[in-house]
Amino acid sequence: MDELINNTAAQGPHNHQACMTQTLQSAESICAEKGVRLTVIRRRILELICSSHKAIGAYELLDLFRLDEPKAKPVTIYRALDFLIEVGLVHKIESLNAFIGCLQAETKHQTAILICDECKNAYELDASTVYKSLFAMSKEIEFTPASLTMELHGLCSACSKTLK
Amino acid sequence: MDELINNTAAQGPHNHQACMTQTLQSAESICAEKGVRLTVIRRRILELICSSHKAIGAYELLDLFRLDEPKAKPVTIYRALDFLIEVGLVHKIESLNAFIGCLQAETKHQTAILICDECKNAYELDASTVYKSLFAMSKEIEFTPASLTMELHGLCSACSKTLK
DNA sequence: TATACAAATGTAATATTATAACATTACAAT
DNA sequence: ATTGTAATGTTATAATATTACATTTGTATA
Repeated sequence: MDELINNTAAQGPHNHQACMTQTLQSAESICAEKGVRLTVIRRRILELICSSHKAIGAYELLDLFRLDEPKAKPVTIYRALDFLIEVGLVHKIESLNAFIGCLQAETKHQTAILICDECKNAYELDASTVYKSLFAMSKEIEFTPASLTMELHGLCSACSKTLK
Repeated sequence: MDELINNTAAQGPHNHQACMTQTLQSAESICAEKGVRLTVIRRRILELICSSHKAIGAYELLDLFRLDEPKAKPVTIYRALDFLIEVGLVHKIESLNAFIGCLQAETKHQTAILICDECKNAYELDASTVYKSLFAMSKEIEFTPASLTMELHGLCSACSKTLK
């Protein structure tokens, strides 16, 4: 079904134009609510990140951004990324040095990122139970947990079928 | 107790000289068993990594290595790291671009890395239950899991007491 | 023990990722 | 209007990592 929007996992076919529109609208309201400014630059960079569900690097993003703003420098991208990450609209994938848009920025979430090593599509999976148990385990050994990075590499449904 | 060796977590005080000796001996036998060569360079770099339980960067490592081998180049470090990681003697901490020695390289393990953001000490926690549950969750949505990166930032016991 | 093959290392250059420092402009509250 | 803060512009450089190719070392076996 081609019209299905599946924000939970961004798996499979969906109306990506609608998906993006919704993500950007949601970003607007989140920023408004938090009293922070989603400037033209920041909005554009979020838009570029969300133009696919593939993890994208800062310099790839710069190349795209430069189609409109040829004089842009790396720091512009990194500043926008810092902002977007801070607000929770974007996640950094540490194991790839790349970035994805967050489709559930409105919900306080504890997620694992699933990364397809074939197509680079990445999406988030709610992992609150896993967070709980890991936080509990760490407290048992007197570690005070603050933040958790969880990145699961593998193959998405589509790619594992293709490669079979 | 100052003589206690705690390989499970490397927490608290322990006889670090003994800890290192044991880790290196264990590395020797693991390499012998696998039929791979723990050369002088590789052994030395492992030794440098294991000289503390703090995460160490490649270029810090290079600086240390150069005390003996002033002409060494970055690629020497990265090659040794690639080898040591491949064999399972070293782990990369993706969220820090830094490396730690593995104290349980003999055991096939599924671990989370706990990183103290204050002192940079990092140690591994067995997280096989968490692996299982996350792998299971991912399979439910037809994702084929391959490898999991889990890095928990926070404060170790000692540092959280100090900062109180 | 010669020799030949693969693995490891040497060497130089460069790619990729990210930040620092300081000047200027835009915004928003008074 | 003015002023203070946040955002952006601009230049430079720091930090992390890899490629490519030459040479050496180790090891199996002819």
